[in-house]
Amino acid sequence: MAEDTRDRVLAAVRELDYRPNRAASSLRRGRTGVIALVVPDIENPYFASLIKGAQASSRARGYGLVVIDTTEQADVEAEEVAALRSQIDGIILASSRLPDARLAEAVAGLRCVLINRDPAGAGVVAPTVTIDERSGGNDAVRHLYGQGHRRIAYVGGPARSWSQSRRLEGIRNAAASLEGVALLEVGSFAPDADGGRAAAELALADRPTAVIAYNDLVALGLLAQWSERGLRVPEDISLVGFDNTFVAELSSPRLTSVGADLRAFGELAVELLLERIDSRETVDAAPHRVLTPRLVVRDSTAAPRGLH
Amino acid sequence: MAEDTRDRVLAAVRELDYRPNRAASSLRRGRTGVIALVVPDIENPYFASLIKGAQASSRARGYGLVVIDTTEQADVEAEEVAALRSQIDGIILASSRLPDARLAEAVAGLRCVLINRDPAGAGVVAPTVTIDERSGGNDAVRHLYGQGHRRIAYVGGPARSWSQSRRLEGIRNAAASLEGVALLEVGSFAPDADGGRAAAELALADRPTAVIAYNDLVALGLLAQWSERGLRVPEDISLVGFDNTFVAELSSPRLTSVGADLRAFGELAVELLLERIDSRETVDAAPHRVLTPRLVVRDSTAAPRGLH
DNA sequence: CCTCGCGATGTAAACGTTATTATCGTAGCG
DNA sequence: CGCTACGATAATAACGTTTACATCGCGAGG
Repeated sequence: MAEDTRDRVLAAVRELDYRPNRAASSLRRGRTGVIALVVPDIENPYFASLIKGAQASSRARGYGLVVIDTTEQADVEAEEVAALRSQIDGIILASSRLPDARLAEAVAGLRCVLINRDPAGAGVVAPTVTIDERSGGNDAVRHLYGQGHRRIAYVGGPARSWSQSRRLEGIRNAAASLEGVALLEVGSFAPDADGGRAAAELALADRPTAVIAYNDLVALGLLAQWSERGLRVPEDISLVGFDNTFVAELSSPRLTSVGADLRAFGELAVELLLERIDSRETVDAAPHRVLTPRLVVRDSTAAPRGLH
Repeated sequence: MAEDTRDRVLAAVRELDYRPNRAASSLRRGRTGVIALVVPDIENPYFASLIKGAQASSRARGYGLVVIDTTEQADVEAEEVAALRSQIDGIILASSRLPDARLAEAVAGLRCVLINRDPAGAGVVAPTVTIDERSGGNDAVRHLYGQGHRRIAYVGGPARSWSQSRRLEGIRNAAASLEGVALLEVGSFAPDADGGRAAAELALADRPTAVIAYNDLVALGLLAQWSERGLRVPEDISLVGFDNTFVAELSSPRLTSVGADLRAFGELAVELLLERIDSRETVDAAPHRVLTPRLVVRDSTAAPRGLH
């Protein structure tokens, strides 16, 4: 096409304020230019950051992003994915609550990327983005160990949770490989501030000098409850959270937390998905990308009492 | 249509797993079944809750919701609204960052609902949902007054912010109408935790016994900074936040905060918009709905020292 | 027996874009 | 001068749904 013809067309476009009709275009091309991101809870700071990254990335690449909040319900998730099927070019499932079989069924024939989920069991061939939670657990323990802590408690999250089991693994491994560390595992608690409050007593039962919480919200719950009974952090006890969400910056003291860059996490998922979409042929090699979390030391960890 | 014919059709639908193609439907009907919600920042707990409500409501009414994060940039906002124009049936602008003129231009000919914005100046005819911020400010002051506080500081947010000016108005009115209250207004600070930290010193300058913060995040920043210098809340000083977001539950002590039910806020906006959409004719009466905020007393406020 | 009415069934056009194929004009080249 | 090649211009069909209108079959009522 010649230069001046293009210019003439573009001039007309501006002249008439012409905007292509997406519906017609989608109909004809069989592509909608929209991808979906499904999360269990938009309000959760973890997913909020994830969404933020995904949004930025898809926007930059000219795709629309529609975010679905399943309110933690597997049924809603399945339903929404089914409903979206024809309206999107691909879908990202973050921390899917669907059991393997239903997950496989839900995404069958759909271009899809899984976040925080190992599809191996599910018989799904899909790219994956995960965080090396074991490494994170390991880092947390080693950090505390380095400060002199030997009695470390872990306040666990939901028993079935993928992250929970991985984090626990990493923590156990680190504790086992370090000299003289006693690991005190404390039950299973809801992954929110109330869970943390509920765990506050039990976490102290075996007199740890440091506590690792399943996530930042649990850590904040512990902090709040301890503060009421006069326990000071980090003077009396050290505390480490997981996920490194923005709430870690809000507490007093600021929370030491280990987590990956969640925005980058979301961006990566989008990139992987668009890559899949743009390569027309169905690729059978499904890349598994793993992000390494980083321990961010803030003010909630210090040497234990005896070592001051 | 006869009963059994309907059944036969529905049977076939299930048989063939028929799903109508939304693109074709949109093209023919000129309706997409999708509405947009534009917010300045998805990560902000305030908007997160708003989105959650809007999502639930639109889902319940069979509409898709696409959420746009403008990352606080007016240009992005204008751009996105323009791009969405043909793809949606209506749009909700929450806390638009666009100046009146550009706002009017952006939504011209678009079914639109404004959240936290008075369109009077903008020359836009659109339904509005706002919160009675003056009443909120009033409540905060009266609550503190009732506890015995007479020296009350207000840590203000962005000077140009609509909420800021309304909250301040309410606070001033209440302070003026109550016997012996000294209102100490402290500058303009960023509406986040860092803003609060920055304000921590200045807020104490005139020896108030209670502080009202522009919002919960600012309050948490104050709390964190004060805690570092050994100031205790509420023993040494009382603290009230605004918006009543979920972070008010996370702090220690839990934050007394005044705000409306944000989910209901989002739901209401969606309902208003869908009402507009479903009534085909352009209605010229644009309803202005005002939500009344509620003061939620938690643990950050108590009688001042002298009165114990 | 004819007609009326209602529901089932059929036909066709239209929504706006895109992909394909055809046609035309012109400039370049032998 | 004729042929090729290429870009501009035109014409068409197709995507899947919805809306409107026409037709058909059948039972009820005159």
